[in-house]
Amino acid sequence: MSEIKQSSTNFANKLALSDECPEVYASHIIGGQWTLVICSWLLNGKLRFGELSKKIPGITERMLTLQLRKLEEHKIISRTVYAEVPPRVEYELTEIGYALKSVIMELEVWGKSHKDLIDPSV
Amino acid sequence: MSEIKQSSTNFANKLALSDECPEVYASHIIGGQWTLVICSWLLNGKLRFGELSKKIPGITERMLTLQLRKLEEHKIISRTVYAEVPPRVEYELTEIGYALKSVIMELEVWGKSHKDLIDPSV
DNA sequence: TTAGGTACTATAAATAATGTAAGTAATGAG
DNA sequence: CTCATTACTTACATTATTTATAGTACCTAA
Repeated sequence: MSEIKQSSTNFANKLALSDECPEVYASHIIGGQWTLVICSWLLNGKLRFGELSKKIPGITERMLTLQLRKLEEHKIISRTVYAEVPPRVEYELTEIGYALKSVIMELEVWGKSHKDLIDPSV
Repeated sequence: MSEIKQSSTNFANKLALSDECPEVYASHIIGGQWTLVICSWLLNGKLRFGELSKKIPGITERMLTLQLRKLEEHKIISRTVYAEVPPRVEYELTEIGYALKSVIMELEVWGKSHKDLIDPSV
């Protein structure tokens, strides 16, 4: 997060991969540490900054801000500011953001079966 | 890759998230920079180290090794060594590894539509 | 004896992502 | 005037991931 050096080999690699494989492209977009949690919560409806912050224990305000900004950049969520004091800002999935639902559900299914395989005790 | 400090907040966060949300758990496993490309190639059948290396331009041998080890650890691929000279090692998806197919396909679908949305010129 | 192929390993350095802690603006309530 | 509330921002520190470069073991074939 925060910085990407467009001259790095790393950047070039990511670009090349994303260019060829849509699935890698997708994973680079939603692969952030907190991205999926945020989207999962938003699947249930719009939420304010503070609500997200409470629902996601462990995330710092800085990280939440950064991730939300990134998601907004990628048109996955929309941000609505209400001119009130104290301020109110609501985040909501866009159409393409909402379309992540099937991806998330597949990940969920796979994740569960993988977990069962690795740790059958549960 | 390579090192994880089990005392860091970051580590704790990942653990907690993975614990609660199977989809986050899954994305932490397959979210590596090269993971999905490797799996995608292996969906078509077993491949040798050198073959993967050729099919994935840009990846260094070190990275390929690390990713393959990680995938093996997670039981997503299996590794078969043939006692020959020069050596031959084959990698193949396990059952749960092959089950990633539906995840990958959903990612692919979403990735394509997202790309179209962002850059409709193509 | 030397060169060559295969699948790695070792070490160091560069990049990127995340965390910590403090501070800001606006304004209405008291 | 002071405090509380909300959604951030900023500067800096730490941790994690990725790249670069070189080298290893093994046997075989020339």
